[in-house]
Amino acid sequence: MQPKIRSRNKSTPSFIEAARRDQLVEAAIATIAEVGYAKASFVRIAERAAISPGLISYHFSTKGELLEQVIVHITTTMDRAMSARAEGASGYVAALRAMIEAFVHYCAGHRPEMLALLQLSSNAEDPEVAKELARTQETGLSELEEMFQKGQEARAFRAFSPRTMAVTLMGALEAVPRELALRPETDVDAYACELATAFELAVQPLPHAPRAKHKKRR
Amino acid sequence: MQPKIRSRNKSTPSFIEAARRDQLVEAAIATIAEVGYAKASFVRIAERAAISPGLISYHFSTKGELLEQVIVHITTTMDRAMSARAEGASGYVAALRAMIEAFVHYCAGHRPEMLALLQLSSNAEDPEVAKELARTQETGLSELEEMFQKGQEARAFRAFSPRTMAVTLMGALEAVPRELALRPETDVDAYACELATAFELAVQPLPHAPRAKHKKRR
Amino acid sequence: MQPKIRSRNKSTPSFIEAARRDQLVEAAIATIAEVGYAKASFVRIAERAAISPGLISYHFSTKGELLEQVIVHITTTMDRAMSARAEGASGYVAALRAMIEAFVHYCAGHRPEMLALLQLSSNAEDPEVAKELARTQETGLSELEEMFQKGQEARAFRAFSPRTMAVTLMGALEAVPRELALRPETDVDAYACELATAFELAVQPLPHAPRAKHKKRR
Amino acid sequence: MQPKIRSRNKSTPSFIEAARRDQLVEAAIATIAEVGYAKASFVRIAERAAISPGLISYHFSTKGELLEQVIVHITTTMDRAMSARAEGASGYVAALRAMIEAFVHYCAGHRPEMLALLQLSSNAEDPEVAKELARTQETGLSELEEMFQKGQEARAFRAFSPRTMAVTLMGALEAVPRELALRPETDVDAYACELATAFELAVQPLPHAPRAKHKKRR
DNA sequence: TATGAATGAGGCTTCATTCAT
DNA sequence: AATGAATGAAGCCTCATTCAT
Repeated sequence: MQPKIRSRNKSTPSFIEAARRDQLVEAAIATIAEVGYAKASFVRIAERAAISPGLISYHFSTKGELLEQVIVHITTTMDRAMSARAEGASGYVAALRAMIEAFVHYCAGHRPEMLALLQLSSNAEDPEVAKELARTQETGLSELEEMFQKGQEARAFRAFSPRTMAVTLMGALEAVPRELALRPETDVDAYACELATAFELAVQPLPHAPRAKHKKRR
Repeated sequence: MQPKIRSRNKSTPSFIEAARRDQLVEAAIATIAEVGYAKASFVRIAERAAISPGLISYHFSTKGELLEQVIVHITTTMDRAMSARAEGASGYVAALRAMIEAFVHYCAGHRPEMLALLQLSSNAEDPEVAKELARTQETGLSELEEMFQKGQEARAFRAFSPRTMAVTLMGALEAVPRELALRPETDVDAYACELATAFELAVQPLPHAPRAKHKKRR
Repeated sequence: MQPKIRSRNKSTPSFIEAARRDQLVEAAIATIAEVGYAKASFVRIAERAAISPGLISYHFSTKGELLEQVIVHITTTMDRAMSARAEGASGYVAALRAMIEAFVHYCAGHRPEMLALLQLSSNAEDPEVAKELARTQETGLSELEEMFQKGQEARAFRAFSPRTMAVTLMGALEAVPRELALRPETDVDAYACELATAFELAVQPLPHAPRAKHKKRR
Repeated sequence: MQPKIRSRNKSTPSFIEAARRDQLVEAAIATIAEVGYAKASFVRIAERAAISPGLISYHFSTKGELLEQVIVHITTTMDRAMSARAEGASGYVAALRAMIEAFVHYCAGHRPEMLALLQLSSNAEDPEVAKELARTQETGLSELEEMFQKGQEARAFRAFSPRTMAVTLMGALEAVPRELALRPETDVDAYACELATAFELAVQPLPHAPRAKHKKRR
């Protein structure tokens, strides 16, 4: 254990350092996706990376840090891909559809990453994982919430609790990798389109009579 | 280890035996809900039940069997409660709403159970857990799928892939316990109503112009 | 735990007491023979006897005591059967043959007992087992030794070390149950006759030139 | 646990690895010989080797594998020594004598090994031990059987069942380590000679009158 | 006498992490 | 930077034995 005080007091991580960390993060992702969180031990991750287990501890002070980086890596990569894809959508409804479809296609194209992320989501006993995960999820939820709210202000969406809808959409999105893992032959385009349509309908302004069974709303 | 070959040849477990098993299942649920699956060791579960760890092995031949019973206990109890609540719904739309609201309220009233179930859902490395879980989940999905399909045949729902919608609803439902755990002060009635409304809208027959189906792309 | 001070200070073990002890000894024999010494736990023995595990501790102060009784039971029974069979043999050679054949036939007729005894012979880590076993074996060896020596004095046998021959015969006899277990279809009569013949030849006085490669003898 | 997938992909175990494995095998032998199979736990073996118990699992994936190696080690070493000694024997009778004497002397020179092997022979509940042991024992028996049969064809031995004689000799040989353990002061040369003589006489062709074969009885 | 639930020690194994090289 | 042997804690499970009933 030395990092943090980078190799020979350079503050910039050496190239090899960065490369190793990436390699290890990727090995961790592949391992978790394949054998599950519980069996993703240092030894197994190291085997896949074709290095020794000790080296993981050299580059990451703790297993929690490695897993944290796994989450960061996956979410960062995903965010980048998603924004690229969802860029030029005009209008809130189109943006929502674009986002959903982009996500589904991303899942289809990055199954191991998404499976690993899923595993980690439910195994947040490690404090560092939990923290990073909470941040990530809260960020994601907030963005959705904000999008819904703005859409409502622009009268593109009907009245509903942005938070509730955000949580619901999040849940529906998290079901995607699982379903793709369970039924790999799923028609991805169709799935994406159906999912987007469902939420489009769920948020669309109502024809005339605004339904309002329930009053208390936050 | 003694049971499995139940005491002598009585097939009826003694009263105390049944009580202990229940107690242990409940202790396991509470422990998993509180500290997470990975840290729910026999020692911790036994501590909560105020018995010695060895006693768990006495009543359950394997950790997998205990966890299996946990799942059975939770899903059985939930199914009973849900059917009781969703009884008198007339029509597919009403039934859908009733089911969703019943689920949300059930989650609110049984937070530890639902959290534990959630944990187990994603930690299925144990074969017995995996088996029981697969059964449960596939049953749940199938029921939803069937409900959607029948609703479509009755023209109560628009045309969509029953499987996709089932998976989506399942995902949205699984998000409920998480949200309730994250924000315990959530207005449950409102949440239930909003969620039901969202899916009601998502499945409702379209006014006239049937929305563009899905153009194969890629 | 009470025995030793027999039930209600009678010094004679009650009838039921004796019956239970016998039953338990027999259950222990059958269990050891079937699943092996290492897996012959109280629970398994009790299962076979259709009683509760606690009852074993009630009748035998310790597992060692039970095993000791197992040995006593087996060897006693065997000795009785053997002497009955080997009675009217006239002459040392005939007596040797009778003894060997009787033993082989006894093994064939009491396979579980002999297997259990064999198991115990090699698992003498328990002090009580070890003691009883040592006594039994030393007794057996001494008897053989004495028989050989007397036969030599009567010029019925050639000169050899009685101890060595006794040990050798003992070893050959112990191989019998193992072979019968391994090849249950073995022709027992043939085996008995062959074995007896081998030792008959090994001890017979030599024609004329007594071979004597080695001098030091004790 | 790490090996099994040997370090990276080197198929050659490192020097230190091999040394440790040898050391552990030897510690296991000594421990079994001293306290018996049942009490030869990892903790005790590790104590003798002055390492931590976990390290045994690091070098041997399972206790069964360690014990298997113990058997392999002992039998290999013994076979080597025996063949070296029994080389230049001319004729079947001489070969038999040489083999028996070589065995006795080997036992005398390697008491712990032979005691350990004896212990393992009768405690074959572990599947890996059982497999290795069955192979070893069946091999040994077959070799003896073959030797006897060829000797009979060459008229060097009288007519008898090769299998029975092989089993008998095996039993007599297995008694050797036990006797040496029980009476360490035994005159080994004398024991070896006596044992060899006994079997020499048991297999020798009969003068003229072929002894009565075996009359079916029962 | 008998039951069988309960305990507590001990067994094997896995693992993150350390450290000499 | 890297290795991989080594440790120590923790996990699950089995068992002889005890004890309230």
